[in-house]
Amino acid sequence: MKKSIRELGVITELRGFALFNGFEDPEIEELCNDSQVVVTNHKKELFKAGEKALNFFFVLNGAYKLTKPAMNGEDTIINFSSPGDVIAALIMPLPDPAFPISGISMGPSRALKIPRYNYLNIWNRHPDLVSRIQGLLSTRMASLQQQKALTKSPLQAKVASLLIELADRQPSSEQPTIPIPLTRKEIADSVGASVESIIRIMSDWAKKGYVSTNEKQITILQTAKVIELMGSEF
Amino acid sequence: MKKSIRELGVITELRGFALFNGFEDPEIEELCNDSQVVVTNHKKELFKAGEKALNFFFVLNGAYKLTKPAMNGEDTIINFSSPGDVIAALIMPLPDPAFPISGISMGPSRALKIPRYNYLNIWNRHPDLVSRIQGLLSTRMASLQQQKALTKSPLQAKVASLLIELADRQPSSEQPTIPIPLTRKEIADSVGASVESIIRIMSDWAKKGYVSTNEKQITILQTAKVIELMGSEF
DNA sequence: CGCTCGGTTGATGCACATCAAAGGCTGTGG
DNA sequence: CCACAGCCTTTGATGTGCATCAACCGAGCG
Repeated sequence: MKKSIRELGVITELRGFALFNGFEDPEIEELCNDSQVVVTNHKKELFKAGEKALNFFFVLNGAYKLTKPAMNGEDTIINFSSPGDVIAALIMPLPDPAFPISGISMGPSRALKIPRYNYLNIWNRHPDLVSRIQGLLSTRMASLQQQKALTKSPLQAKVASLLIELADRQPSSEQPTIPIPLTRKEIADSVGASVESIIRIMSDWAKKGYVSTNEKQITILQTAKVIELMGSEF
Repeated sequence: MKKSIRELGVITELRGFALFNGFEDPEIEELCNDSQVVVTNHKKELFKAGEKALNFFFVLNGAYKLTKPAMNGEDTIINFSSPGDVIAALIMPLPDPAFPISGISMGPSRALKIPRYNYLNIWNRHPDLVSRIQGLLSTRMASLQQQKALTKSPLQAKVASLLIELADRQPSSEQPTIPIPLTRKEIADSVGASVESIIRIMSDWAKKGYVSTNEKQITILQTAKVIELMGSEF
């Protein structure tokens, strides 16, 4: 567990992400000083809302859901983080920051846990890096705003919007596929609905051939139809 | 209209905002090169969703609502900007950016319109400035996340949360007051509800003495009660 | 083998939206 | 100066999308 980042070949791995494009190995190594790779199993908590934020994270592999606890014990899912995402960077500059949300693994995942002072002393000094992180933030912000704009839309529109957004990140081949194992309950927690309602919608769409939901993977079969359900937004 | 910023005494005005704390007049003048003060009347559009974003804005005075057009012609209010806020800074670094939302004046207001290249060439070079802007962003992000976490809560909770948030920014004396002229319709558009529902809630609260709504000003009389209505969140 | 977890389906109820109608207030033009 | 239009507010009557409750099934798993 306490092997150095370099030994593990993580540097090479990092070089493959857009965030570190153009950086040399020694630079990357400096950025990740004192960092460690954390491996988490399904449903394991990476960090917890309310804790002091002494680190931030870079997702290497798998996926994490970021949740906020609500009144009745139910959690709301704020966001899904995929490989290449930076988590909690925005709050690093605050004095004595605390995580506003929890991060929970979806399936086996790996993340790089980086000390806060690295951000303050090293990351912050690289204008390129700061600028790229702002780009990620911009995307996240746009997504939240888009969701807020859909509050008055019927539930179908919200689900459609979510599926399109998640699938978009991985514009692989023809059939857009969602690269994370997503249960109905997680969709429900994300759009603010009940499991049963989501099931009714998804079953309906599957019957109509809009989507297909093999074991742990959701595939969008008729993108045009799904986009139409969003209410010609986007 | 084409008077220089300096002549108008804007520099002095800017020095009063936390964002420019510690900056000298010549520096501020450089930051605001080629900028102009825009004065807008009630309901006038400062910028429009979809337009190319050749500038960003700094709110001097009054208030702006940031809205996103929705399907039926109805607009959703994403955010309220008060004096000291920076608008659209986040999208400046993007290649060929466009405004994702519209900015509309609430009552007579003034904003400083600053060219995009100022941000790219000058603002971006001041680590302090970038860091403070990230602080503003962090607040906005937290607000959006908070709202998302409330989707499953009853309407009352959403309205309460909105009032508390808006009042918090101006922690003047004892009675928290909302410093912007806010109609029921605007509250409705912000929390994603109908005007009628908002009216019923506000009338009820006024009757119970939780809030008072003199002409164009909303005052929270019993903060504790209102916070309680949020469902012990926050 | 019993357990938990994800999925599914139908019946019932409620919190809101929607519709309808009306009064006050402001500005605007004849 | 009055009439008219537009905006904001209010109240009541009616409708509905979705939550909630309850029950059941299949699959993985210790």
